[in-house]
Amino acid sequence: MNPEPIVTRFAPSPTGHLHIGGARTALFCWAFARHAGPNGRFMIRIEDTDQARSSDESARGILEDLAWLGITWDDGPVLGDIGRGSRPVGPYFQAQRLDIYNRYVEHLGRLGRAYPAFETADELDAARRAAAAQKKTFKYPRPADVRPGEFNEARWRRAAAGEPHVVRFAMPPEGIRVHDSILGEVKFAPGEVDDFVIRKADGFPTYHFAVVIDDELMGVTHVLRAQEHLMNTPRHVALQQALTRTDGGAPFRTPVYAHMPLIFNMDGGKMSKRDKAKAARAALKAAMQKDPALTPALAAARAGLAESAVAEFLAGTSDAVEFAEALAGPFAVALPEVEVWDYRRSGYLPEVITNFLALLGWSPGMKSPDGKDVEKFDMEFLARHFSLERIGRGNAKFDRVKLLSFNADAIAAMTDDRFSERFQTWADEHEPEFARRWRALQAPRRSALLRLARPRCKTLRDLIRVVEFAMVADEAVAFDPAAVAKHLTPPGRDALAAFAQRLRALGPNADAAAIDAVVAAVAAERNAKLGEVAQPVRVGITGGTVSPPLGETVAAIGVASALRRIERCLQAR
RNA sequence: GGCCCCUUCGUCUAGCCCGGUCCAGGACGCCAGGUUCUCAUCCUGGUAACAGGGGUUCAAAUCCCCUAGGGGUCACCA
Repeated sequence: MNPEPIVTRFAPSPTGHLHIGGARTALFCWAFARHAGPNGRFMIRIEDTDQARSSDESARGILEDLAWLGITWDDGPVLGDIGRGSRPVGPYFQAQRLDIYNRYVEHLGRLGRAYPAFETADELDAARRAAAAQKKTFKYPRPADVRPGEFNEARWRRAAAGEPHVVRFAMPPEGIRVHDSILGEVKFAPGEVDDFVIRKADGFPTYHFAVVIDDELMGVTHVLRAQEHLMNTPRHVALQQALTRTDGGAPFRTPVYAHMPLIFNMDGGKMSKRDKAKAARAALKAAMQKDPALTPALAAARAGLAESAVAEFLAGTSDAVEFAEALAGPFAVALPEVEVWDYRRSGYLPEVITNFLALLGWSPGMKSPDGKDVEKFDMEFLARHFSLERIGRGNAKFDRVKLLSFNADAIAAMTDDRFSERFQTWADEHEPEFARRWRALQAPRRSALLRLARPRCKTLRDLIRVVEFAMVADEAVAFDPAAVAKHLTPPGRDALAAFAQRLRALGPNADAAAIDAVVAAVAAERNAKLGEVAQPVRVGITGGTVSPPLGETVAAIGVASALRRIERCLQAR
């Protein structure tokens, strides 16, 4: 006898990128199915019943992000080599399943559990506003001629005649109990839920209807979703209790529900795209404050935007993400990441994202031999140990600083070769211009840079900043005026010249240790601290005060190159 | 506002179901010190919580009740 199959699903609506919270939902659905081994299946369904907002492009983007995270699906849309071997329960785009939904709408109509309603959206709006004015909650009043259990011929005839209408479900008179694996039993009193719409005027099903039909027909056994869906669940359960299958008459089953806690920003607000606008606005305002010459018009020109757009953006009447993105580059604003794509672009590793996400609302509850909590693990570990019982009930705040620390740890734990591969793959996708120059470097030089950059990288993107000094031409090094003023004082210049002289004597292939010895020797002969030599040299070679240890820095660009830079620096003044 | 859910360090959490081993453990952060030519890494130490109030009990973070606070949701969006 085969054990009961376990089927979970992630059902995004393709109206944008994959949100980081959605990724967690998908991850938990995936982990639960994988935990069941060969018995478990994880499915993707695209909920594109909102005609106005859905797009194939965003469906594709979401699937790509899931694949990037390592969340693979057994059933669902095919993307490259992912998602083959589907069971015959598709199609997986709801827009392609309209005939199925219509069959069930008619079915419910005949049972007297669904009826056409003819109020216009405007009428309902007005009724809602009136209710709000009296501080009452609007509930759709069931029309007097509607009697649950009786087919309403008059209404269906009007509908068939082409009169614009929606179809509503007649809620049962009794209350609804929802059994939730995380929250326990949740009760909803009779009359709490009104007769909701199951088919819109455009002929598309609503979310509530499509989800219930599809989950049944696709054999979904466990529904893991965010807690914001909890209040929808009585509708779904009522629908399940009213429906029987048209292929054989079996009653619909109610899946196991598990409503997961929500994820918020550190400030307690929702993680939303608007955060990007807020960050960009704050940064721009700060920049204008610091530099009175910076006008909205100037900022607009620098960002390639219309002046009016920038004005609106600054005034807060527009939160357009495109504006935030356009401003981020020229004004060096780090926009907060809220979608998986943002984290990808910022240089986070997928296995770190999933590890961190798994810790938001779940924990393995295990100690390692040294008594510390187990909190670093891979997807295989997650799949092996995941369970609904260990999902918490309280909401979590997303601490980007901790994520960054995890990412840095993962980079530190890699081999140099692996780091190199991961960086190149990332750069090819996100910084192709840099990637081209990086590949053009000679292999030994590249690996030298990689080695010294790695402990200084928390993200893959960080590498670009750390090795910047080595990527500019000798004659293009920009000397930071503040650094020059501080370190290229007369004694500093003198030390720099002395260093150059000894460096030249070392020959072109000197290694880091030999170069460090030169720094020490120059310091010793003038009775100076190491820093009094090292910093002027650092400025002369990199243009700034920050770089990896001098020996390695010089070795990474080569002695000849270092000498040219020093010479140019000394001549400049 | 109605309904529903939640509540351990600043943050993520362990412990709670099966009361004593918890003057509450780990991680990130923060602080201090060490290593050090800058930056980063690294090492050592420290900081900091059972929301409040009532019960029950020899004993409560753990069980019960109340209060407060936070969140979700009230669409022809999903």
